[in-house]
Amino acid sequence: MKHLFITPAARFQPRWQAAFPEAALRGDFPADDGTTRSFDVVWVVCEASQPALTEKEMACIKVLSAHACVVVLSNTPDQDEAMKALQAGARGYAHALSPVDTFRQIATVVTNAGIWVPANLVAEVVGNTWQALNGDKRLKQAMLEKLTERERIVALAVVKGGSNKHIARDLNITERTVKAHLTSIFQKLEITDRMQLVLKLTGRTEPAPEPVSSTSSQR
Amino acid sequence: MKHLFITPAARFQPRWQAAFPEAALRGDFPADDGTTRSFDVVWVVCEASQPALTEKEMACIKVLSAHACVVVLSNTPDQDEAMKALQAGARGYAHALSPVDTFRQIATVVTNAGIWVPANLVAEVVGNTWQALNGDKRLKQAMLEKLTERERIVALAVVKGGSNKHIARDLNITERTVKAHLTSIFQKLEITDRMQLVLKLTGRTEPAPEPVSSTSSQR
DNA sequence: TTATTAACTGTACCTCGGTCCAATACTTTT
DNA sequence: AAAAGTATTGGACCGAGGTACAGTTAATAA
Repeated sequence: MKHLFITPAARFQPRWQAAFPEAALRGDFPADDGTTRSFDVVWVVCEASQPALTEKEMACIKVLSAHACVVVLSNTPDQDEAMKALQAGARGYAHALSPVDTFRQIATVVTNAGIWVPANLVAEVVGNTWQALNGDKRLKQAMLEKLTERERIVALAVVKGGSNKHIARDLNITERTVKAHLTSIFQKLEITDRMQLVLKLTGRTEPAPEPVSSTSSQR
Repeated sequence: MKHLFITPAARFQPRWQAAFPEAALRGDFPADDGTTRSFDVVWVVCEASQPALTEKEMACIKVLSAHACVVVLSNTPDQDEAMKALQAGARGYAHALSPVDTFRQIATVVTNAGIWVPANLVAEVVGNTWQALNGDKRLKQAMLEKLTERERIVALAVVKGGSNKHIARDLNITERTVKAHLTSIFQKLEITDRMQLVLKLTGRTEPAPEPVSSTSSQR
């Protein structure tokens, strides 16, 4: 099992030396020249660039991930960066100062086709995104099902930003009829105007900066 | 390492017997009576209930995950179900008919604090959600940065569904001033009315049912 | 000092959205 | 046959949203 660490500045006595004494070390991202092909796990250390991972770093990770398991280590871990790392193809994301045992665990996990992410981040990421994507979707669906076929069409047209006049043209009916449908829609959904309609159906009840109470957390 | 399999109908000769000959077996979800406390890994087999995981199943998984690593096995794996499983607290999600080696891999991963999800699902899930959450977030940010401080406040108030009058009261200015800010906002963002504002800032340009071309995929 | 910009306000005017008063035609349920 | 729901339309009415034209203050850059 061959390990490679990529870190721009190995200032402090790194812990991974203890975990993988035989690991190779590089100070810069390698070109795609095949010099990294022989490694099984590539550890990439992020030096706290302000906007998390840069485009360039993500591109490098993508290349590396084609031939090895990439694990991103960060000094300032956060959900955003974790998502980026995984999206770029990394199979793991952890704190750069994790204990030695954790490093070995991570190696085991990623080389066995697993994903390693701190448990608290998983809860947040999955919780947030699932709610955002599917939780609202259900509510929307439920609301649309209260409407008649015609009303549904009108409602969706409104949500896309159409004016009454525009919708009338599209459906080959008078503006008056569109208004009638809307009045009915507002009644059924217990709202007062089209504004509330789009807010309800686009699901943005709140910007929700609340981080969601994470469940477990080890490491 | 003690394993427990929960499956409503063990019709076919299950593969996990080969993987873990000493594993225990149950036909139903256990009550929270402590009978499952001694197990390290609990494998839950989903029998293709139509709307993926049910609320009840998710609740059971949540309870189990407090004391053991839960892995959900599905006969019809999909992204939606995977998200639900992880959200409920499962640490793994895989095909019920995975090869024996994979079962052992998964056990290794989850007992080492890893998450196991089929690679192709990871790409889709992470790709989708990251784009949905942060791709738009950037655009929004970019747009808001075009505005002055005051305009930003007004814009966000509008997005929350506030009327001009309401916003005026909140900010202790006249309705006329709110209108002035809005006129400026519309100009800068090249839109015509508040409707387009909320559509732009809530990001829902399209429902985007495109599944995103998944990257790698092993196993 | 002058020019510029952000923030703020006033009056008038027009359009759009939404409601209240109807009414007609068609389909399905009772 | 009667009742109820859906889809359609008309006219009148009013408030909210938006624009055009016009103006004051304060801070900041030139």
